[in-house]
Amino acid sequence: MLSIGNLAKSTGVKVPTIRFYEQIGLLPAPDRTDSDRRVYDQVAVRRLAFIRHARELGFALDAIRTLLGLADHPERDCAEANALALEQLATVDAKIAQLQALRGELKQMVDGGCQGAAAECRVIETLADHGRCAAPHAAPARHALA
Amino acid sequence: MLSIGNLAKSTGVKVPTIRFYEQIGLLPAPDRTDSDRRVYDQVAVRRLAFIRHARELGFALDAIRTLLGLADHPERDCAEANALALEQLATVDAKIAQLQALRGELKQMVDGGCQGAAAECRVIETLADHGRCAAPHAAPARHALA
DNA sequence: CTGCATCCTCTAGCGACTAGACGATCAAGC
DNA sequence: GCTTGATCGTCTAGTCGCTAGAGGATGCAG
Repeated sequence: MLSIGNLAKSTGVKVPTIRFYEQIGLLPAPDRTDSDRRVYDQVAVRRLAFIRHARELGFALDAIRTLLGLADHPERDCAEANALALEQLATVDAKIAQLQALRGELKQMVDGGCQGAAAECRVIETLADHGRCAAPHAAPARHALA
Repeated sequence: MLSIGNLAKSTGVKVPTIRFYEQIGLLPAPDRTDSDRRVYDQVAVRRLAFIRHARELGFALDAIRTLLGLADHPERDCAEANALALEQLATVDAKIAQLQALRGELKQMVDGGCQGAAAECRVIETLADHGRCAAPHAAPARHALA
């Protein structure tokens, strides 16, 4: 039996995040002590570890909800889990490709060098004039970059 | 002289996004017609193209604000622009490395195959048991994935 | 018994938009 | 001149996955 703080420690998920997961229904509301504190068992630890691992792999919370549903009902068909994983793989692949294209242009920009006044700054020039780009690049997907 | 819709068409930036950029001070408030419609000139087109290009390269709006400031004052030192570009390159590199590690584990998971019941689903098993991971992986940076 | 860590709930904020409601205005066709 | 539909205006609220902070109650160690 663990307090929320100890659950946090043993899973590496922060306390407010655990409460947030409970709020959105990813984690079931746990039992409480007389003084209203949450008390967790080992089942909760496993469930939260599952969530954390899936998040590390980049699954969206909605996808995780589905995966948890499947994990909870082992008699169901796992085709959906497979589909989600494949989709996630495709997303990651696309993002890597995107970022590599980006990296190429950034590198070129930085390598152009730039000393002294901004008037002759290669970085600023490059940004101002998309026509100079070696290759066309689309906008990265939303949230693909910090 | 362009309406906001035509500015949007000629830069590829959506109308609400243009208004948003004006609201946060990235674009100056343009002149208006008698009926309060925004009117843009070629300077606005160039400025918005600059912003769009920088966004495509993954620069944050705050960084873009700085870059625009430098572009507006060509007599200033461009060291800051260079630093921002280098920082951005490092960020992209880190993200690529992160995603490739992720991809590896996802691939392994998907290749494990998975037919029939969720009870024997390799995807779900893998998620449930982090200990099986070939390599350790940290959580991706916030917003690194959709 | 006195601190201080931890817990509780609640609201608001982040980045970079996007969506929708609601009303005014414009341009084109009849 | 009139109608119709696209475009424009403002405003608020929603997205995602948390994170931060206020303000108060409880638990535990010295």
